[in-house]
Amino acid sequence: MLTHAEENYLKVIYHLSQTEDEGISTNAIAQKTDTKASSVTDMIKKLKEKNLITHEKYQGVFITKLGMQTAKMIIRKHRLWEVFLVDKLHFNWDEVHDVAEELEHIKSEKLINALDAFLGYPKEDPHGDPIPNAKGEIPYREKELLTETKINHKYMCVGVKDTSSAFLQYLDRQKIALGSTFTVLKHENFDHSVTILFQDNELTLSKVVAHNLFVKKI
Amino acid sequence: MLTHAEENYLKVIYHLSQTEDEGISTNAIAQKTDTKASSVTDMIKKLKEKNLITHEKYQGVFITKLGMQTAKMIIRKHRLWEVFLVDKLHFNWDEVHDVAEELEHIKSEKLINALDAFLGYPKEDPHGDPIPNAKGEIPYREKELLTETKINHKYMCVGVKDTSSAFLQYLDRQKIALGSTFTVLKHENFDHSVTILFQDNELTLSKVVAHNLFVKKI
DNA sequence: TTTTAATTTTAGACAAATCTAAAAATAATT
DNA sequence: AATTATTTTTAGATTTGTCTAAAATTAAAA
Repeated sequence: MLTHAEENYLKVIYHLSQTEDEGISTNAIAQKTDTKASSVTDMIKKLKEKNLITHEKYQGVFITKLGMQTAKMIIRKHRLWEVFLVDKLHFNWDEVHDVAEELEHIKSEKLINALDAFLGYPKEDPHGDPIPNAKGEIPYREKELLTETKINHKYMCVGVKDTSSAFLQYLDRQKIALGSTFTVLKHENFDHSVTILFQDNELTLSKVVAHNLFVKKI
Repeated sequence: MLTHAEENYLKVIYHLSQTEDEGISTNAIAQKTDTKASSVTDMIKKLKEKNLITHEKYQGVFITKLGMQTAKMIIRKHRLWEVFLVDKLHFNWDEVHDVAEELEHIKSEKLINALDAFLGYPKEDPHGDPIPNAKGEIPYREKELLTETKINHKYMCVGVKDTSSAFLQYLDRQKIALGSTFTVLKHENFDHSVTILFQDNELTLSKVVAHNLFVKKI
């Protein structure tokens, strides 16, 4: 049985492992968990003891099969609770993260599987992130960043990379939501902004925005 | 902001205060929280510091107005989550307690009020216990123990005093649920068992059972 | 009412999760 | 390659919540 702290560290290590082939550094973990490197070193010992990660002194951390499976179950809970908050309790997509961060630690397999069924086995959370199923399988979805699209093609918005309130509220103001469709008109070389035709209006999105928006060709 | 442990102690003190006019003893709290008296003494200092209880050395604990209000908000959360688990996720009434014990500590007023609305502002949890509203007001309901009923009168089952799985499953086996109606036929002087006419059958309930069943004359 | 019993508190210890400051190891730079 | 800088670990401390054992207080009984 893992503590809340152990679960939080494991989740961070899992996410860092997604885009990192070498060992995850103590500092990288400290930065994501908002703690000091020395605290991370302590926690590494505990997670290693429980066979969730491997680690050699000064060498960085690797997540194990067991660690990945465990992390995916935590992420499953987090994302299902997010769907509950948005679909059933009518939270906005920028309000769900902190509460889900607490709810993800509730320990009951029966609860989470009943919740999954109640929500109709959703494939994605409100930010377009995939929800692992009860076995830990993650539905794969074709997607690319708006910065990497081709002009004059139609795309659908399918996810966000940045899930901060600030970014999500910005999208709300632009009336962009998951499922929105548009045509890419131009990639500006100078500042890497992207101009799209969306709801009969031309809309220019900065590089920062375009680089945090996942889309899919339709 | 209270810790989980502080909330658990406060809830126990609140419940003990309901049937106790004098100060709550350290031992009584220790027994309910499944800890040792010395641990309770430590926690008393913390709750006193936060003005949730009053306490003089060796004299027992009294809950304050603030303590009662705070406790009722925790109980509100516990009971609303129980309703969610039974009504929406189809848990049985004997399966909800432990999960609700975890869920009651989630800190979000918006969440709990949205949940309340989603559930249709229920007045009672699955065991017939009243749910405090957002202001902390508790709907009063007429009720008495089956042991204190009059013969030849009709009653409805409206709550249980004991919420243990064992007792609830016993009631399930007898087909007794909240809302069940019956006529009291006899109070046995010898063993204080109660015989009722329920669904055209005579059913004798032991003193232990009768003393844990809340009913209301209809 | 004095002695015995029970309760409550204090004192000191421990595990979990964190920190700061210093030491050790690795990486980067002349 | 030697020096400097960065990263990581260790050592020791702190807070929270718990414990055991002993001391202090109150309650009960002879």
